[in-house]
Amino acid sequence: MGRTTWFDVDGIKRGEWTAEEDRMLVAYINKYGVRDWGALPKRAGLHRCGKSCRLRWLNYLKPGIKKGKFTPQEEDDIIKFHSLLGNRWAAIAKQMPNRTDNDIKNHWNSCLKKRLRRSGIDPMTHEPIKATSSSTRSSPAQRHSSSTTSFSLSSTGSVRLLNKLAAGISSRKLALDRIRTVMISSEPREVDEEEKMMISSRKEEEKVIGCFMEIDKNLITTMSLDELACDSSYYYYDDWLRGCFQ
DNA sequence: AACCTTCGCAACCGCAAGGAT
DNA sequence: CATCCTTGCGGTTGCGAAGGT
Repeated sequence: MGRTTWFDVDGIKRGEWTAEEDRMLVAYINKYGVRDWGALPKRAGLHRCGKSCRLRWLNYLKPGIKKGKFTPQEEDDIIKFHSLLGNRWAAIAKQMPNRTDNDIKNHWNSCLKKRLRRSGIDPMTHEPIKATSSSTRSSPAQRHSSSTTSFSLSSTGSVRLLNKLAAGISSRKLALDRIRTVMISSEPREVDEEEKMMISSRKEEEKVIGCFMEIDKNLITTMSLDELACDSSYYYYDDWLRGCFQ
């Protein structure tokens, strides 16, 4: 599979990557890290553009990327996150470790979208398809931004808000996992008073992060963007939110 | 066997955001 | 403040494989 190889007017190679090119890219990144994609191809001895190298690395070569069939659980997750976030593949990918946005997008477009349609669900609204209204429905993000108060949210602001909320959930989930890992690894042996206090404070921290995650999820699922902007109790988004509104 | 259609997925393209100058 | 450059994102395309007629 793959695209035919060709060269553009500048002599830059396009199309399918060879195993040798993969090896060169991985070797370079392992040695020097990922920075300055524009200069990377020349330094790595590749006749590719930086964008192509970046894409190849992020979607295929980066360690930890999971390829192959999606599990039923993963498919459920994609559908669930899509119902919350719409076509924000990068935000969805942040919720699904080891899957790339490209992979998720491909699977959605080639498989899940059709499956939902076959089962009578509109893949954009995630609501049952009605004979007359499917074409006039709006996406989740559009639904969020169409409420009725005096605020008006730019589309850019809408996208940024939802991505921010998704990133919030993701980072808190990571923090929670980290705390749990530390707690689990420190439990079997004897602990002194200081460690007990540390564990206790971690448990508190875990509770707080858990609460924030719940708030994040509720923000996405239950409140309109205008309501979010009005509710100053969500202080940690307050300043940022204000910047989203014109 | 030949042809056609659908599927799966890698890769490309254009655009926008954000940082650097 | 304006412009340029880099990076990231989402939509789309190209193409081999698989399946159907």
